[in-house]
Order: sequence, then C-alpha cells, then structure tokens
Amino acid sequence: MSFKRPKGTRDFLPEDMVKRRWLFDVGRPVFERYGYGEIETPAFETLELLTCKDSLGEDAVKDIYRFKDKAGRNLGLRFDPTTPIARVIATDRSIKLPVKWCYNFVRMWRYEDVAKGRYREFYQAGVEIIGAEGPEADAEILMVVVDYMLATGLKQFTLRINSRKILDALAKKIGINNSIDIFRILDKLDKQGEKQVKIELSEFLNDRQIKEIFSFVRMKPEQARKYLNMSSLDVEDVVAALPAKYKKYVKIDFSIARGLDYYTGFIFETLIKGQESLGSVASGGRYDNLIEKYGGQPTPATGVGIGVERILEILETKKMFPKDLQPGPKVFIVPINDKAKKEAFRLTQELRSAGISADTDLTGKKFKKNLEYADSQKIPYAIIIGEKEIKQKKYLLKDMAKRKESRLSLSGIINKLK
RNA sequence: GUCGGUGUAGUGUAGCGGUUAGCAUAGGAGCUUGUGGAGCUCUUGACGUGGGUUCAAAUCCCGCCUCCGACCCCA
Repeated sequence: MSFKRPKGTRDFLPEDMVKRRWLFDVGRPVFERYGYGEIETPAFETLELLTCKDSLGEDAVKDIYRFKDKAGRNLGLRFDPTTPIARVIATDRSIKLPVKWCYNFVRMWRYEDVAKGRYREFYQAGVEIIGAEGPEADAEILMVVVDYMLATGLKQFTLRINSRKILDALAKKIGINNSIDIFRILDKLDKQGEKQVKIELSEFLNDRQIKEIFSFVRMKPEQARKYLNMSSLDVEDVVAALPAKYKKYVKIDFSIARGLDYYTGFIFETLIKGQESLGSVASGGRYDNLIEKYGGQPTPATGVGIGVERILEILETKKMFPKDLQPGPKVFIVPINDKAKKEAFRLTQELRSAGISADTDLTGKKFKKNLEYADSQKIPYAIIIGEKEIKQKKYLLKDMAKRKESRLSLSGIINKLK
C-alpha cells in the first residue's frame, strides 16, 4: 500500500523550510516597524460565519472545506484571514480602535482547482488597519507593501491602485447594472488585451458603453474627475498622502477591479516586473462595511493580503535566496574509530552548549562514511577526532569546501565557528 | 467546473501485445580499517487504480484518480 498526499497539499522538507523561514523572518521586521501586533485566529470557524451571505459570492462558499464535529456543529476551515479578524472586531467590544494587526505565514484552505502557484492549503501574510478611515491609512498599507517587497530583494514592481467608488460612479454614468461582471472582465485587460476584453464585454454592453469604458480607462485622474463629476478621487488622496520615495512604485489604473465582493473604496494589486502572468502578489483595499456585516459597529477598515507562496516562487525562479540558506548543522564531528566515539559525542555537546549547531554520528558509521555523509549534507565543517587529538586536546577542524584542515583547541574552534 | 495532454523504482527514462520489465542517477553494503565529492563490485527498489478485449496487457479500449498546461474562478 502506498499513501498519497491529498490533492493540492505539499510537504516542506528542510531545504524548503529554510527558504520559507527566511521570507517569514524578512517580513516580520517590516510589520513590526510599522507597529503592527501579530494576531492568529482558529484554523476552523463556524460555517455560519464563513458563509455569512453578504460578504462572499456563491462560488466562494463552495470552496470552503467543511465538516461536522461530534456534536453535529457545522464548521469550516479558514479560507481567508480577513473574515476571522472581522469577527474578532465585531464581537469583542473591549477592543479599542484603531487596531493595527498583522499575520505572517498563516495557513489557509480553499477547496478549489489547483494551478500554478495555487494550492488547497497555503499560507498568507498581511496587515489590517481597523478603525481608521483617512487616506493616510490606505497610504500606509501601500508603504508596508513597498517595504515588504524591497525587503525580499524584489526591486521592480508596481502597485496598481483604483477605487470601487470610481468604478461604481463609472457604472452609474454609463448605465451598467451588473457592474461586478463587467469590471471582472475589464480587470483582465492587462493579461488578455483590448481585443479579447472587448469581445467579452460585448456580451453585456453595447458599442457606445464599451467605447466609453475604454476611453475612461485611458483618462488621467483630472480628466476622470471631471468626467465623473466628482470633486475629488480617493485614489488621488491616497497618492498625495504617500511620501515621495513610495510614489514611484504606485500607479493609478482604472482597469483594476480586484475582489469587488467586499471592498468599498480604495483597492490595489501588486505586480512583479517580468512575472505579471503570475498575477498579483499582494492585493487589498478598503472594506468599510464588513465589520458591520458580522454584527459589529460600523467600522472603517483597510488592509492587504500578501501572497507569500507566489513570492517564494518568484524568488525561486529568480534565484534570489541568500546562498548560505542551508538546513542542518554547521559542523559534523567525526570520530576516527570506535574508541574516539565517546569523546566525539562529548565534544559535540560541548559545542552545542557554546551555541554552535553541531552534530555527530549516531549510527555507528565508519570514518570514511561519516565524511561522505557530512559532504553529502553540505555541512560546511567537520571535526576529526582520534587518539592523537584527545591526548593533545587539539582537534582537526576541516573546512569541507576548501579541504583545508587546522589543528585547534576547543575554544579556538568555538571562536572560528561562532 | 470545462478542454487537452500525461502516468514505468526516490528522480529521470527505455520497452509500443509474449522481456527474468532494461538503463542512468539517488539510497544501502563493501573495495582490509586516520581523510569526502571520482572509480569498481554487490544490493534494495517500479508498470496510478478498477473494469474490459485477448490464449496472452506496462503495451489496446472504457471509467476513476494523479500530475502538467489552457480556460473559468481567485473572497
């Protein structure tokens, strides 16, 4: 019999985990710098919360992993981080607003089709600002994303911003009812091109409407303002709140329309240059009435979800991980024969006590095999220990890559490896 | 969910109706015992799954599943 992993799941072996761990560690200081506190909610919630009608469409509900507990309660696995966070805010009245919460490599489940960069079990990072309605909060979300991207080493990326309010005004102006369908199609403009989008739109709209949409998408903000007869555009306010250093990463784009389901205003997505086909690696926006839908006070909120899986994939293809990411010990202690084994074991523990990641043979392998093993595991150093070494209290420290050996005392080794 | 492709040791593959299912690599043991990435010897290990056709199926047909693309979707 042989067992398989369930579809859409992955095993992360130590060599994978060092990379994931690296990204985790790179993101955390960014969140901390901005003053976000970390939050974690249960892996499963009541199905009632997860399927709370107004917040998601029918398709989304189908993608929830659901089950009954022994008492017959209907439960489901968390499929996004925002819903449980909204639940916390809605139900815990003692929380003083605003709050700034982050989550880093939080696990999520969606029962959907697996595709490149999409799994049924995956991780996400992100931040939420709840209880602040000004454009500064939205601007800060963008700043966090920019800093996060830069921290990963990615330098060429664009945050494309738009607003649900602008799209709604546009829909009203040109007489569109089923605006969600329309803007979903429009959202593909970048990926599929004008021709294809026009074909798809013609199913719902007449030529005049399509023409107007396309001319709108190309407008400058000031033209758009005039066209929609609005005194100000929220996306412009957000850009205005941005420090100069961040402005160059941000671009107003009236064609983007991510996640129209619960967003109420400002929305954005992040594309990596050269990796546009992978889709957005960080997207979010303002959702001012979600908390209310979960039974809380009317509460403004804005945030971002960062697709760490996609970022990892991009870093992998671009070979951007630090070279020294290597699981396992830094030094492997090799006894020359059985007599030296005991001393090797003792020495290993001595190094560990000194804070050095050290390991030794536990299987009774012979000298040569142990060297081979250290080599195959890419352990950078070996210490060779035999009768001579024990007597002299000087050990042979071998640099595996350079194949060079030096005779050092224990403290000498500790100094060198620290 | 739809369409197309695919499935042979851990990995990469050969076999295209009758084979002891071949090869490479990885894994294990050794090449007489104080020096590893090579070489040599030995060794472990595979036809996704269930039906059907046939004297005979890894091989042909069908269902299911997996994986890979494309579409749909992505809260």
